[in-house]
Amino acid sequence: MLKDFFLDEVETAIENAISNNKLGEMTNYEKGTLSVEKPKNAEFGDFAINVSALARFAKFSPPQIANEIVANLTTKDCEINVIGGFINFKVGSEFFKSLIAEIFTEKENFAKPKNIKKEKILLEYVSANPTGPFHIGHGRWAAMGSALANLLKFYGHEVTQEFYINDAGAQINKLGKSLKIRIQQELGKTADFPTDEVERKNYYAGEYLIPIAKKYIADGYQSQDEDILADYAKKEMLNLQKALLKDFRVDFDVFYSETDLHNSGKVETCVKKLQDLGKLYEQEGAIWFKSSEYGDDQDRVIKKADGANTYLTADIAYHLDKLERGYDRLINIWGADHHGYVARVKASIEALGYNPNKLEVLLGQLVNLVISGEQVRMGKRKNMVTLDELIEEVGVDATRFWMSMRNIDTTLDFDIELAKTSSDENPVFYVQYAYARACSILRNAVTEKIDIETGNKTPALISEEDLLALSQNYDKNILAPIFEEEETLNSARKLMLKLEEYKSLIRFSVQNCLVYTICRYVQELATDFHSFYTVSRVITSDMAMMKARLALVLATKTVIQNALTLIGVTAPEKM
RNA sequence: GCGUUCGUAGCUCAACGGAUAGAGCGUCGGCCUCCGAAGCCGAAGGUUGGGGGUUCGAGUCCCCCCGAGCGUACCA
Repeated sequence: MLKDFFLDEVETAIENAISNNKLGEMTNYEKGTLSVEKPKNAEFGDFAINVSALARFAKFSPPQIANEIVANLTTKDCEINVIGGFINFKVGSEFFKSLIAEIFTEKENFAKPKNIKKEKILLEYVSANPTGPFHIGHGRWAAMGSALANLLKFYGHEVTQEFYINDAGAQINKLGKSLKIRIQQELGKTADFPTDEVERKNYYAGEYLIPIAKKYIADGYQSQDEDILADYAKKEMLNLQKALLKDFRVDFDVFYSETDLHNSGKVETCVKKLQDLGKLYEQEGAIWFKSSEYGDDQDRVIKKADGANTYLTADIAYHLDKLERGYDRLINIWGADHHGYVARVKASIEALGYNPNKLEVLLGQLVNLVISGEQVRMGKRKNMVTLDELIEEVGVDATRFWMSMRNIDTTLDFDIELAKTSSDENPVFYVQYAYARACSILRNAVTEKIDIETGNKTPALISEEDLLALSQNYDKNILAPIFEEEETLNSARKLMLKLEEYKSLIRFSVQNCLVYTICRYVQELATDFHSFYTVSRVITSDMAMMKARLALVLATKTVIQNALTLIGVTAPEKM
């Protein structure tokens, strides 16, 4: 990518200048102190490198250093200027011609790096209890997690998407008890949840169990045994969750059951392992894990006084199992309400002899629903909106985009009304509109015109074959007219630079496990395309110019589509 | 109390330790006989919660306050 290219050029020039003894002392200089950025003012250039950081090595002033480096630069097809300590580069037309060629050749693989060290990554997210429907917070993890998986895979990594089913423990008893009441109600018997608030907390009183109760009866089951009911309910809930995930374009490779983990004996094996390593001790009838030896605030109970394992115990065993399955990296997306667990799980990983840095936990802040301009805090039962209700209301595209568009460590305000509007207030529609507009231009270019009043037909300005050939047999010189028209050149350059930026965007996003950056990018790309469109008439009798601009439209269409695919949003040809 | 994530324009958010802190929405003002005006262009709008410090340079790093969310179980 161009960023790397200019950095290489400058670093080479620095080495040359040093060997010619033109850069002062430079005694402790090491490569890697410089970076490429975007000039604050576009008139300065397209890329900038600030060499001020070299001042302390060279003992020269930044402008002197910059000028000395420029004197040693051999970069072609490029305007270079120095302002203060900044070396600015303005890219020439050949770079752009090659860029469009690259997009046409690579298509959906544009920006995929060629030689990376492939990592085996386990990405765990959502991991909900099978005791109720997903709430909107789960939607955030689902959207972000699947987008991150798409991104890491695109980059060339091997990614397993895993859902840990929390189907063990006291909550499951609650589920069985609750279903029993619903079934009895369906059978016309008098049964209801306790009215006492404290008592009621031992039940799931939500109406979502009613259809499951109906189905249980319709399936011809008789048993009122709470364990059997619990088992039935959790299977049904899980199926509902799986169906919703599919509709939401979230594709898990593995659903890992906590119950299976227990039944397989892996939990006990793990406890024994910790025991053998001397990481456990007994106190007040419980077994404790010395997690404080590994950075945790305090030790944690592994086995309660009643002999039962804690939730943490299973989680430790689960992460050990992940490690034993041979992954290079474990990435978890957890809600911020679980952040206290990070230190303990990492402590367990270290205690078991693995590198705790193999586990990266992305802590996500929660989601607030905004209805009529008012924040409705998640978790307040009466106002809880389920994910399927939200999707039904605003659609998959808008939900996925909104859930992905903010940095994971800021609480997300999900404004339902805004997400529903088809206007400029809604970034999803703004981006999709740009895509549809590009498609429309391409359609019009190959469609004959009929004058409604006279009935006269005007043939299409370009044949479908010729349009196809633009990208399939791309000739660099097709782009030339773009650079010959002063008044539209700026918007076209801006658009092409944004297309080029996709490469550094992908790398940056992968390195930092970010997804919102893609949402931002695709909005910016849409903006640059709209601007280009406004000043540049694409379909025109000037055949050379039309082909040049059509090539840009085609390239833009490709990149918008690629970016939207990563975040799981559709790119509609018409709206 | 302790831990943790935050505090940036009226609102929602950006900004690898680097140039005059940027976008979108909202507000105000322009642009359609022509490819989708669901669009474009422009303007106003800021002491980056406050105070110290480190640095050639701090919204960013460190310390102290103030404010908010989330944790702080032998629950899951």
